[in-house]
Amino acid sequence: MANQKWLNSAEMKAWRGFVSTSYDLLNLIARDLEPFGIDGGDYQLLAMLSEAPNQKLKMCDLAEKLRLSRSGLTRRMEGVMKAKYVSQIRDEDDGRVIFAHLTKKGYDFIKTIAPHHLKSVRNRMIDLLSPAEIKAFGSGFEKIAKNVNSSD
Amino acid sequence: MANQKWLNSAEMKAWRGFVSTSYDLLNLIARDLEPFGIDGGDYQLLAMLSEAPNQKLKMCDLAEKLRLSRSGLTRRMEGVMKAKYVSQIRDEDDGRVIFAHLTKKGYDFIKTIAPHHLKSVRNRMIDLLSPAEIKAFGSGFEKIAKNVNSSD
DNA sequence: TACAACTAGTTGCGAGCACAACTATATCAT
DNA sequence: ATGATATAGTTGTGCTCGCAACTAGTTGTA
Repeated sequence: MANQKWLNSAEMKAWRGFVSTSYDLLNLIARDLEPFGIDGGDYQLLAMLSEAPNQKLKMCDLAEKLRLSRSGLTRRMEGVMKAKYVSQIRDEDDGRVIFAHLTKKGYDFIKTIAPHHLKSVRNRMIDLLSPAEIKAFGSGFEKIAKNVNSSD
Repeated sequence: MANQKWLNSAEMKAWRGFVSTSYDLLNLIARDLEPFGIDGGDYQLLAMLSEAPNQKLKMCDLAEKLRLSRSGLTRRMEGVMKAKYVSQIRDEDDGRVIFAHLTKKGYDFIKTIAPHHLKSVRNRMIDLLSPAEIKAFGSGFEKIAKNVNSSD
């Protein structure tokens, strides 16, 4: 175990770049949303719902997509429900289940903000990369994700 | 502003892959450290000090490297100081400054753990990527970092 | 020298999160 | 049917963090 192959300089650059930059990048993109009166967590929540069939998801599925615990989502829902962006609907077939549902107001809201978010993602990441880098990010993260998800 | 160019499929794959995978990856690598009795935050702290000249850094510089607020670092120091991995040393020249200093015990500790961490980084990321992907991650994050840092 | 402005670090406090315990409902085995 | 087990969601609690306010020490200006 003490006899590990250390990272060569290209590997080190990739690892260090990823670790030290990804936090800052995600943070900046989240901050770009604040002038529009929403934080990154709420934006992700509305975005997930807007892409879901009928703009609704079971609470537990939504929590998993957002990388939140079930309790974490319960609390985060308080804000977006108070703002009337999301409502809750009991499932008629399974009494345990509650759907989070994007309201018309929530839909209109995220439609308005999405172009700004898109611009932020372009300016801070996508438009800085060459086509080859874009492709490598896509294939690289795909491999990493496969491995991550097989680790349960 | 409503007339933004949407992401094409390669761009979308790169962005989505990055967003949804980077959190999980960093999380898993941090969890790999837990069997050794340390969390990701403390590991990063010890690692930064181990690479610094004389194994010491001013508190404010260390906070910046760790992406912590000054108060956040003050609190995190409590744990590693209690474990005797780090000590604090007042600067003789500037009475405001305190150095965080890696102790012998802290140095030995991180030396022991580093190979396991390295193995984790290899297994979960580096060894999954082709040389071309490694290179693209390195150059890509370098460009992103330059842009991020120019945004103050 | 003396006073203002700045910098380093700590403390009070509140936000956001996970974990454990709990309630309610559903499913499965006999 | 019925009792054990599993699943969905909420509530209580504690941890980590950032922000604002504070203390202490330094630097700049006159």
